[in-house]
Amino acid sequence: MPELPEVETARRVLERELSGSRIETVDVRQPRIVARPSASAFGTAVTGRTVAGFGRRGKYLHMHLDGDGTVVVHLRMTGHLSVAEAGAPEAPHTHLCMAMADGRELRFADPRRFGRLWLVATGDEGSCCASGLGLEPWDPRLTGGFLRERLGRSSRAVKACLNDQGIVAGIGNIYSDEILFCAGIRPDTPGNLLSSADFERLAELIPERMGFFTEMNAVTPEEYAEDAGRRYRNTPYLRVYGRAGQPCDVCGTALVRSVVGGRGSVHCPRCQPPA
DNA sequence: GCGAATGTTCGCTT
DNA sequence: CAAGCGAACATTCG
Repeated sequence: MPELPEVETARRVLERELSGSRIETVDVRQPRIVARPSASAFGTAVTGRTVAGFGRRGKYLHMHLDGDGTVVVHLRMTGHLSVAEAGAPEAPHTHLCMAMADGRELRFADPRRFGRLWLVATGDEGSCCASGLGLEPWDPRLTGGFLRERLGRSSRAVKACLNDQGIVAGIGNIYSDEILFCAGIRPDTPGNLLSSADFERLAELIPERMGFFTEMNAVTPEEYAEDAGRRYRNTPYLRVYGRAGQPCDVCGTALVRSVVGGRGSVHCPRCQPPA
């Protein structure tokens, strides 16, 4: 489900709902979703702690605890987090529940069980990503020159580069297609065939599109709770992702699906011409 | 029944 | 040796 905009939506809701709450019990029903430490050590260490606040880096959500310690959550493909009254109906595939002192629960559910949680020392959140995280989309260091340096000497497809969390953190398969559509660049274009103007355009569009989809997905805690964080409100604004075969909303040409970097991709053959 | 799905990591090849 | 690619993970949905 989630790329940076959807993780940011969850972060904002949880910040409002759970900051200052005390965690009374931790119930890990599917031990393998806790990556570090062991599920039992995780439960013991988190029990009794107070939630200090929520942060985010790329697609990783950080739940800061009082004193030292951060619970890091990655939702991968199908994970979702929600807050509910204890005893309220549970989403299928709920793998972890934290009961708060006020009678509510923080729940983590994930049908495919790809999502993971870690408990790390505060400041050590980066250790959850093996290959390291690149710049946030709004980092002032994200310039055309930066992208030329990181993409311009490689024959790797530009879409695979945008999805590389070690270059820019938080872009995934939906938003790389959206960014490249607005940039007029075909997803399979090798980085070393892009022009300086292409890199400048991408450097502007990455923060612009990620910000746009973040704000279009914004919800109240009540709206978020209606579907346990599973429904995204920004999907009506997608211009290419999931729309293969439909007309391009700029030129009317049928959008084309292909596979780039091992991922399904959609582009407009006219607005995004071959390099 | 088959194919594809919002992500990451690992292992093998080039 | 670094970069890049496909497979694996597990389940649902169209």
